[in-house]
Amino acid sequence: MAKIKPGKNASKKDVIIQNAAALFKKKGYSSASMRELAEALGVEAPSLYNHIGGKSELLQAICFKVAHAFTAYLETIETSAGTQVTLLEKIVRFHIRMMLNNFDEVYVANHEWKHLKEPYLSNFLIQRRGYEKRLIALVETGIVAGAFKNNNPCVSVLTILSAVRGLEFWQQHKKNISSQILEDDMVHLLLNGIIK
Amino acid sequence: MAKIKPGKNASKKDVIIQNAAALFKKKGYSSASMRELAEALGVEAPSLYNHIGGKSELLQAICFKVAHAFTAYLETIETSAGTQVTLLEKIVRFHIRMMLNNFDEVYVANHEWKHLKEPYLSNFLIQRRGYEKRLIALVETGIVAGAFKNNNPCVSVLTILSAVRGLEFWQQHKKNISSQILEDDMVHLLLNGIIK
DNA sequence: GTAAAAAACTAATAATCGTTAGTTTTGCTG
DNA sequence: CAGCAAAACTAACGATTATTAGTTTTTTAC
Repeated sequence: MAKIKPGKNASKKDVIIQNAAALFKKKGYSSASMRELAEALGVEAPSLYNHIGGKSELLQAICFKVAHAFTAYLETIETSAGTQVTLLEKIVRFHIRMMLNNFDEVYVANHEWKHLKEPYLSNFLIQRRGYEKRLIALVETGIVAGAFKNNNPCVSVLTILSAVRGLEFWQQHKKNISSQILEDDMVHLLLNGIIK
Repeated sequence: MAKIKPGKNASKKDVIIQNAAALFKKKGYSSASMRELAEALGVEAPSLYNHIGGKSELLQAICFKVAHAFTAYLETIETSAGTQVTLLEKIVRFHIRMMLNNFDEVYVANHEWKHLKEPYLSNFLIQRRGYEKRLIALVETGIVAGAFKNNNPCVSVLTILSAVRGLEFWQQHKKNISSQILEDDMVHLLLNGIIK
């Protein structure tokens, strides 16, 4: 027994959460069972409860970890120098890399947040809405500064966020196209639609 | 009893499917129960089985109805005249309108197809992949014709499809922005990133 | 080495699920 | 109004679920 091995910088709980993200991505939160998760970890289901509070806690951990990563990066951007164009490009590139490097967790946060329990659900949505608003504010500033076209900034931001989110379809094309080309082409495509 | 009322052009089965789409969208396929669906229709759960074969059949009907709608439209486009720019614009506008007018079903097809059973799952994915390939071919033709920038056509198509798919976030903003502005701005934003 | 703590196990519970069987009611047709 | 089919109902089954209780094993600390 004692099969759950913590990683270098990961506690046993972190290992469980990471496996949960992979499982939730594959089967969806509701269809994923604690028994399956346990099996992936080489353990019986009740053993998990020595380390976590319950299934819903796993989803909370995943969703808020992702939300925090994006919010934290946005804060460093907001307090850094640069034109709105370079700032927006940095954000887009961060989204793309998060999608490629933390696929399981980002995917789950994007698709399964709906199954969060209150008050976590409301909290998550508020945080998400706040993030969007700060991005929209950045685009508005860029429009006033004459850097961006005078499109509706809400449309611009949601289009960009959606396009980046769609990178989930690229797990299958990954073999055909390098990450660098993908990132550059997508940044180019999105920004040329918005830059004046 | 006899509560399930067919609509003008909708059989009783169609009514059930429509309600199922709304429920699957709200709760996800796995979390949605047949008892909930029955309640929404003012009926007990076993009564549903007089009209449908089972829960999975409902998901199949929704997913393939949506897939067929997109494929059918693409066929009319492929056999119609026009520059690649105008053809692509028509397709984008069709996607946007499908998203706005058939939100429940398109949302479910986009999010819950993973729970299709074989062989429907494989069928759906093949159909979807074929649709993407035909769109990519259209963009490639446009590149050769000098109408589109020489970006990777896969990246362009998947970016466009993803951006349009993100319209699901607009159900909440609908009040603030008219459908027409939304459609025009998004088309403008996406095409200007790709048109030479 | 031995005691204590951590973490695994087995067994079981209560709830919910999709679905089936069998019965009763509804609504149409003559 | 009688008869029949469509469609509703009640009751229940078997499977699966997250989780708890209680016990045993493993690891840690001295």
